[in-house]
Amino acid sequence: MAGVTLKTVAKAVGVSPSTVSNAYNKPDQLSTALRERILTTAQELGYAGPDASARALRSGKAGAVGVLFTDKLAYAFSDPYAVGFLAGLAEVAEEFSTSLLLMPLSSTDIAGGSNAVQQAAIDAAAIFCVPGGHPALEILANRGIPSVSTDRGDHPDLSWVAIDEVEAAAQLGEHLARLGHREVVVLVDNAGAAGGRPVELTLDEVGYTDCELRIRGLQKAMPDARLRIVSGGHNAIASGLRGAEYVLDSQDRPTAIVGLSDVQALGALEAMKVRGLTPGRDLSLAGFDDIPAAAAAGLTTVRQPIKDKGRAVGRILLDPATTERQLMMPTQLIVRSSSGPAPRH
Amino acid sequence: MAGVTLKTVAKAVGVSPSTVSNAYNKPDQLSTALRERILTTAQELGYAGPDASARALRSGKAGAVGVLFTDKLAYAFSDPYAVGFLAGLAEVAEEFSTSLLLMPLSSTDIAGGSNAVQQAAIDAAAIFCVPGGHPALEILANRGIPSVSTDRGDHPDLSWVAIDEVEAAAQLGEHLARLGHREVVVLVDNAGAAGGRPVELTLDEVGYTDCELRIRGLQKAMPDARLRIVSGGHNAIASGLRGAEYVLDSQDRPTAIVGLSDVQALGALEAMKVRGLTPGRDLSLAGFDDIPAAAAAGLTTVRQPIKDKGRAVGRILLDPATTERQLMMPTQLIVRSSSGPAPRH
DNA sequence: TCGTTTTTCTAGATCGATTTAGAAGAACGA
DNA sequence: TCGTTCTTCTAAATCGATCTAGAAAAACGA
Repeated sequence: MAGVTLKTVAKAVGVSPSTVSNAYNKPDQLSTALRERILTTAQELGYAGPDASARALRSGKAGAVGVLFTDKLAYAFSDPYAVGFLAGLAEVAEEFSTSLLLMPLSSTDIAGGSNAVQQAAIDAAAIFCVPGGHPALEILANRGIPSVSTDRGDHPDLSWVAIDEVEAAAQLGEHLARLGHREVVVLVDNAGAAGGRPVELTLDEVGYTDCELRIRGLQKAMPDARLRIVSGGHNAIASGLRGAEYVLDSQDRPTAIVGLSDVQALGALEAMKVRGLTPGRDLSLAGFDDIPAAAAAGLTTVRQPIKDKGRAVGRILLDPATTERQLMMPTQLIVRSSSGPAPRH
Repeated sequence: MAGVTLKTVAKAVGVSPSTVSNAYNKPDQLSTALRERILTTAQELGYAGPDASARALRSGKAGAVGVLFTDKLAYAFSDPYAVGFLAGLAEVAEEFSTSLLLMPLSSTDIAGGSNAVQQAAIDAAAIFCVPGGHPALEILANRGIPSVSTDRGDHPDLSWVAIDEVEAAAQLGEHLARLGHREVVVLVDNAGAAGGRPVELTLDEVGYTDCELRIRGLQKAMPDARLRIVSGGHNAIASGLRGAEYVLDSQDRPTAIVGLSDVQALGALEAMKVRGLTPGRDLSLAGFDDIPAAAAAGLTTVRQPIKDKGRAVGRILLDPATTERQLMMPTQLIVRSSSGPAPRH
């Protein structure tokens, strides 16, 4: 049963291995009759078709694109924003009959050879919100794997599909400033705070480039405001909840909370509800991304075309017709009921 | 730059290729000094570590688990239920430093060798709601790849993690029957109706095993009711919306609509809202899965532990300590405001 | 009919590692 | 001091295909 290879089939049919290979990969290189005969015999022998690894080795094509996520792989699915990206990417991958390889970014043994990014059989990689300088990025670069990032890179030969984080955040900041907010808390994700108690960070301690840029954008637009940075853990509703609890239960309540992602903001929304606070009246709340749930919750947010982002990344990775390798996507401030004038004392 | 292999490094250091290989994979098989020297030289030469495909070929381990989805790959991400499954699976995969390979199920060239399922370099596969008899399943079986399905299989040697679909649906059916509903429309996903107009189906035409079983469960619990089966396309909110529109705008309105997934039901909810119908009063609505949005929408539904399902599948695939290869997960009827007594005429 | 093109098929090298069995030298016990 | 066991390293086979160049046979044109 096992151990049936191209050779076995070739011997059984009485042709060369090359011919059997051609029967599978280049049907027009041999007569229909012979091809038929080969395929039939293969089936009879229980041959399952050319071995994937062997083919990948020899042909140099793995037929898969890798996807690299910020946090733990499982967390990626807790943010509809990340899921939307995947959906867009998957759409293009499907078009090119390419699989998506989601790689865990577990930090163990990055130096040695036994980590997923090192072992992954992929032709290219999409890098989703991975902080620059992460060891996994270096591995990819070393392996010579073409990559596209969702963060704007410094080098001119890097490929990316991004938004103008600073400008997008500034739009939101202007909106809040105009409403009179001077005391603002920003909720960020931070692996360090995961599981533990919420932490207050300085701008330098904010690891992720995009988060940092957004905070800069807010600062730029609201120079008179006091911005505090708080994290309740990784990017998830529960973290936003924890972070907001910490802030709301302290003596030093802000007049506005900005989640750097909608899931963070939705977590904060829950914390407000529990405390009987009405968003937009007692305290303003805003998010980032405009995931579907944001509309339902009446959350003011900055919309970014996430599915298009995924599609664009996919095209750069897979479609040879795509020449533009650095793409700035548009964003849009969506004002809903969760933001309102700062209450006067 | 390119073309640096184990051999190159070996030659440069002046050792055999085996030793270089050991430096990466079996550190205790050589002296620390030599290992150090090899790794340094490798870096200098720009060697990126053992080639993934070659390693996979020789060692017979790909370091990845395949995931097979019902519909188009991109659709998988439109249902939080599927995403929850992925999250659970990813959790376990991460634990075992294994990647997840999402394979598109594009129907093209199933017979030939050039489809993703055939080409995928995977050690095992998770099969999520793929209808039995699908060609891709046969390919996996042929390739001898151990698989676990989310649908209960017939053969005793198949592995699966499932729920008692019939019983789960029967619970919901009883609930509706008790409320006096006799005219029920079931919304199912159906690839055939995708993009086009909603279609009305017979039970035989319902492709997916789990959908069919659920309908049987409903029938069993409400033998006096008239059950109509309608599909607005694949499994997504938009399809539920279309299907419900078709039903609500016809002469023959039911007293209850059951979506065989929550996303279908949420689509129907939108259709009702637009028409000024209050769920639970004017018309009852129920779903399946209990995704997070269901609670927010007040949707009566059947909860299944989807993340646990993903975890369990992952364990069977990856954890050698797991012996139970057929798992029935519990379900629970969650009654919310969307279901109420059938209106009398 | 004969040379030319096209179709059909093959031999052998190669992709880049891992594995097995065993050699050479060092350390060890008596 | 001599045989034995460990440690450290290597030679050669192997994983299972695909590719390149070219041979043999068939079809074609004049």
